[in-house]
Amino acid sequence: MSEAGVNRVVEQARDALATFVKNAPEGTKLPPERQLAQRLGVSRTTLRDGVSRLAQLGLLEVRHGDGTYVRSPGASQLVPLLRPLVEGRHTTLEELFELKRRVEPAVAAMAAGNCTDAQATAMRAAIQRERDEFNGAALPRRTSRKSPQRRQVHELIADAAGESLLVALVSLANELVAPYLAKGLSPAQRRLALEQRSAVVEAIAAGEEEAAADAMELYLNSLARALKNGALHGTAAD
Amino acid sequence: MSEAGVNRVVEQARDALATFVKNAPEGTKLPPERQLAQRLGVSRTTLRDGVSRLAQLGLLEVRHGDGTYVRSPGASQLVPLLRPLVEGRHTTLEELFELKRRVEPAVAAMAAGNCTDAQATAMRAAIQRERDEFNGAALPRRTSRKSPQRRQVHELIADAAGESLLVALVSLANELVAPYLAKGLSPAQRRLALEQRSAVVEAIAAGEEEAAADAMELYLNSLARALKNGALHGTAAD
DNA sequence: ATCTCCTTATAGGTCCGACCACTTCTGCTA
DNA sequence: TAGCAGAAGTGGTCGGACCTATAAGGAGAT
Repeated sequence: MSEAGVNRVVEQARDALATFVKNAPEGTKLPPERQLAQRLGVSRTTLRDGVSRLAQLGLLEVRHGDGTYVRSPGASQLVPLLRPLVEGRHTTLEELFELKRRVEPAVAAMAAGNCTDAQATAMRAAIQRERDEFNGAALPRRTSRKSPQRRQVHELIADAAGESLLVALVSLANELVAPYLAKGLSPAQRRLALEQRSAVVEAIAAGEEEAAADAMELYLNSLARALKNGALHGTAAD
Repeated sequence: MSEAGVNRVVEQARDALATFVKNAPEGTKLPPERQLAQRLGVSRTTLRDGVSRLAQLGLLEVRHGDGTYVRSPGASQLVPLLRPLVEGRHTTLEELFELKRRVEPAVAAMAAGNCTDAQATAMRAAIQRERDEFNGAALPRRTSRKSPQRRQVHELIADAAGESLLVALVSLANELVAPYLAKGLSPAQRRLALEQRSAVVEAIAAGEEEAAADAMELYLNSLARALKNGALHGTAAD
């Protein structure tokens, strides 16, 4: 009566499952729910509740008609999990941008250290595409929805930086901040931002870690200045 | 057959619930599960699954025997939610410490800006306690487990900094890194770290934001140097 | 012999109704 | 009036039924 809800059967099942998952290699197939429930001494309903929680964390993948498998998701797959946690939680745009400002230079340096030639080419192409769009206004988009989903520059940078908690955090911040960045910037500011991001890409493509971090910091600082004057306030909630 | 599992009934229920939760003020009590299930056209089992997911995100609080309430958790309550997400995900100690290095100076500045006199006193007391323990080795702990749970210095700093995504991230990193910091430091290094943290506390207590950030950065840099030489490698997994 | 299609076993997904456990409120009792 | 038992209502657990999706295996056609 004094302790918290530690006695709940589902907690017990969840913990037992979590232990099993931690000690099992990637791809391991769990026993069927009915059998596993009996082994743990709980009903299938309760077991399914526990499984659902671990599945929501990405530690289990449940495949209807097939089975349940142990997963060890990388940091990048953490973004969709973090997103609902941060959304609608009184998180201001300023906080998200401050996170960007603090962490993204490090991500740029990591990208510079790992960038392959193909990735460098893709990033340069993405920047050039943005520049074209900025100049030519609205050029006809032949991308009839089956093109490989035009990846943004910051996504390419994240790819080059590799699997990392820092990269995941920056990606999350970028996703949440992006809709607010589009509006609220004057054409001149967008022009400047474009060139500064181009400098970032060049430094990354050249493999110069310090230069990449510095260029990113420069870009973020000027962007922060533009946003501060633009009175761009609000929360990241939808 | 092409789309993902969007047709699953529980998804539908979860979305309906999520919509309701977003548009409901804090503290709102949900209708009983049986009634709500009927209203949404799903079984109670399925409804409970959806509720469980939102509860895991902290958006709902389920109280056995009472009811289910809408919650709008602050950023600080995000730590226990993030923890299982980051644990056991190939997250290296270096990444966590890099996160600290990047973000914690900002947190120190925020703390300096908001610190009350009571909080300053508590922080100074905590530092002094650490200093006493460091000098006097193991002094008798009269804290017979009912003392107010000796809060660590970084916890007090987080309190002073207030509710923020950045603070939550740093708190999480601190929790995960802490067990590795205790061991692996020589007495001389611990001595230096203690004094540098003391300087951080003084700056925060004095309300000097820049000085607090600088002092924290200094502390983290020297700590990083000590760890790099100490060959302190490994993952944050348990 | 190999490929295709269909059957079938088996897995997870949903539903139902019952009962258990906890909280709250109510009204009785001392 | 203070305290306590009971009733009502809520979430928690259970077992079993049925639906749906996947994969494996076998019959048939090529």
